[in-house]
Amino acid sequence: MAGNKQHGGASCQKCGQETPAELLAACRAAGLRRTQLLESVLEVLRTHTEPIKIGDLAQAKGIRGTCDPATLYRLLQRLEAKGLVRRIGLHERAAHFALHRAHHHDYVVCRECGDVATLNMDCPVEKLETEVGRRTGFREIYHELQFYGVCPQCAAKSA
Amino acid sequence: MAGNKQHGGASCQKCGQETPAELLAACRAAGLRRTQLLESVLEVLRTHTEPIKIGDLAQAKGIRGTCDPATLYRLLQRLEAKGLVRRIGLHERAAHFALHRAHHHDYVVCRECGDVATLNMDCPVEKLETEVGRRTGFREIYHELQFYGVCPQCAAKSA
DNA sequence: TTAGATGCAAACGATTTGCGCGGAA
DNA sequence: TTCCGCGCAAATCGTTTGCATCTAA
Repeated sequence: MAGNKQHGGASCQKCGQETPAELLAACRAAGLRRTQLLESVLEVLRTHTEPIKIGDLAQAKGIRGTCDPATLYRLLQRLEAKGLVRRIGLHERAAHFALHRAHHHDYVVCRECGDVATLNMDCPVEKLETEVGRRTGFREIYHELQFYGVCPQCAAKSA
Repeated sequence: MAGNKQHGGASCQKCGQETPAELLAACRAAGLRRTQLLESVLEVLRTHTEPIKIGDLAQAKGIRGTCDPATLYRLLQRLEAKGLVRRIGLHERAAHFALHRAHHHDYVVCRECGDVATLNMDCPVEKLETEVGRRTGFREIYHELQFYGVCPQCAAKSA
């Protein structure tokens, strides 16, 4: 399952720099109420480099007791609708979520163990978004880029 | 829902050019048995430009009666394991599948109606795969690139 | 003949909805 | 006080597995 193994990519320097107050302010501005759950979810997301799924979020340190998945789901839905959080598909059954940061991230996923590493490199796709919009007529375009492969650990096991 | 609306992108000229015989031969070479279901699934995938989900596949013209989802799932699993088919995540609950063609495709997805269009443009990411492999130690890397936005139809409705 | 495929049914797990209560504004 | 957000329970739905039967090789 999605573990915490490191895969070489240095973690992003810019991540985790947003202050809790800033995030909260953005949520308030979006019309969300200041809830204990909201605060702790924001804090978990803020300090997480990798996208996290609801199941893991529910058990994360800082979330009181075992949080109801349905509630979490609705909160994340709200956050996503407001553009504060991004839902990310990683070929796992459960959707992953991450703060929508100013700087964009791409991911590498191991197709054996499902482990996810965040890539910290210049993304060549960003400039394509306008091009795609022009071609297709789509608006408000963003993108998602994942690399899939076999991580060193799994490659070693197979050998 | 996933509709069949057109979104401007010209459909790929190269797609659908594989002959059924070639595909079947590839499957045989991979050790799969020549089944009626296999043949019809290949044919549906071959003539489909967009990735298709199991539910739709089960009802596609050419598939006899209502095919058992479990059977379809296992078949697609086998095909994916052999590298003949790619599973594609498009932020829908159901996974999508497409033939693994020699030429790579990227997709544009409407986040309102879920409609999917296949992009027919040079993908700038392919050359990055080796770079990512070098950085992370991952092997056998491929990538998946999706653009998300609001399609013209949905944009019109909102306005 | 024999291993691989299929169909049916049931188990699973993530997501989603209904509803009444409690807390933020 | 009012309305939004929460927790609990139940409904959905896609995916997965077990098992007996069938069939391509």
